[in-house]
Amino acid sequence: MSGTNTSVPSVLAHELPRPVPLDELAACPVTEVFRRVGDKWSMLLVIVLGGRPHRYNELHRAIEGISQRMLTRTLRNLETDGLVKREVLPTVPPSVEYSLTPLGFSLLEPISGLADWAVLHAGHFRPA
Amino acid sequence: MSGTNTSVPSVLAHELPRPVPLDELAACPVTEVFRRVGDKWSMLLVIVLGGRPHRYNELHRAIEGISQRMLTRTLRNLETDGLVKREVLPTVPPSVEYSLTPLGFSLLEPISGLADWAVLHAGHFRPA
DNA sequence: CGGAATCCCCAGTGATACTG
DNA sequence: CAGTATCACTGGGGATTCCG
Repeated sequence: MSGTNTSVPSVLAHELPRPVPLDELAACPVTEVFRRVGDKWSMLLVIVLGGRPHRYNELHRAIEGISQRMLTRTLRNLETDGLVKREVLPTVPPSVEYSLTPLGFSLLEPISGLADWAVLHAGHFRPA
Repeated sequence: MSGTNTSVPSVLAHELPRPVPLDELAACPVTEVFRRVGDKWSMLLVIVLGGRPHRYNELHRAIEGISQRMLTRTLRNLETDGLVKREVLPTVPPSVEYSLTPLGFSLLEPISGLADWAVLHAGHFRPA
């Protein structure tokens, strides 16, 4: 696997000597990750959960624009990908708490970078 | 505008004292940015252009999975958002060169962070 | 409270063909 | 070479309803 496509890491190190076997780009980890957390809500959810663990309806309220369906779906995806931990607390009215896993927290950092950029250049963007 | 929602910057500074006026989250710059460059190709394009300026077909070949339609569309979007500069060179067969603007380069950094993360944890992810 | 199930729509995306 | 134009599809995503 040393000769296939494991040398993609330097994607951003502006290193494109040759055409780059494109089948590799398709399987490129970057593309992969974007396909997983690049949707409308995932990153936002990670950011919110990065603050503190939240319960279901708490998240629903915190993000507001999101539908129950999408909230659940996104949470499940993130959970499947090992980014979010779902914990059912055996209280009388069942309460569920969602929190970031270590992996989730590690993702929080780069995402934060992006979020910071977003906040910083929010104005410079397109007026319309 | 000092009292409305310009104080969102600390999204990731785990600062959620109160419910957070959610209408603000909807208009949250982070969400905005994700809506713009969070699609399937934008970030990838930024990464590639971050290496060097590319011509149209060069990009088409570099990414491969992308269709002409999407390549053009995405480039136009990025151009509109001021992230990419389109330069027509008056050569006999017309050649067009795409490059990142300063704003585009500034975005490249946080994206790189994400890409690095992607490469790093590509394995830890969900196999299926 | 914390979901699952269902229905439905349309924006994002691809394939193909054509053009200056 | 660097696109534009059409058509068609899929699945992302919302609204609503039902369940333990």
